Amino acid sequence: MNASIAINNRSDRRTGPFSLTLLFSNFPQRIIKKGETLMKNNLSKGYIFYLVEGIVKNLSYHAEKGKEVVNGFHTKGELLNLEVWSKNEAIIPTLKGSSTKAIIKIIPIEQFRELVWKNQGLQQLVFTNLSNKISKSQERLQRLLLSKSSQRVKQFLVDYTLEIGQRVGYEHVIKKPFTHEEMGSLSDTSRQTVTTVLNELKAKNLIHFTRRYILIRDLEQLIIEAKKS
DNA sequence: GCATTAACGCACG
DNA sequence: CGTGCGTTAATGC
Repeated sequence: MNASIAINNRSDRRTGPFSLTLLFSNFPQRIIKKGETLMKNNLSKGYIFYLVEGIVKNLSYHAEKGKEVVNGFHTKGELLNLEVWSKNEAIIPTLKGSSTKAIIKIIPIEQFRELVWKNQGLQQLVFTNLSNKISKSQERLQRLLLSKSSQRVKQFLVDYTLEIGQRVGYEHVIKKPFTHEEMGSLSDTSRQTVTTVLNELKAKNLIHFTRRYILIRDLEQLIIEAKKS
């Protein structure tokens, strides 16, 4: 989101101008398209990634079902693979491109550590990233324990809109959205439930959608709806 | 009731 | 023309 902007503002006062683009400019970057994997698991152990642009899916393999499930997604300004900071044999989720092209800086973990020691702005970014990830997973866990599935879908849709939706007048639009199946695993429910909940919301005229986009007509009302029991 | 899975038909992209 | 979606029936808690 605008984490990087917040960082810039804060570090401007104390340590002078801080630009991530500049800081990471000498590291190689990769462009990944929709569905493309960033790096093989055993390789990605050695790196931290910085998402310059686009959206990346975070997937892990569900052995019983024999398929990939979506754990979450990342947006512009996020640091990915931070797990490798503390674990050198972590089970690292696969990172795949989603919707549009994603631009990713590739930073070897040892060089990343050095940069963090020296650079206050980067420290801010790391802490912001970490605390965001922690609250996200806590919220998701709470939701799973306390809400019924239809609420979870609605709440997911709210978060999804706030994170990647674009404002269009009083409405919001999500272009090239996740499939119902993906939204299902993101809100811990089945694909069919997502379909029916979305169609309910469509009938209430709170949203409209096709396979290409989701239009949120009334975000305020959707937020209220997500809290109903 | 609330939710999940299987299954099938259908049509969007 | 494939896979993503809409629906319904069967099953479990």
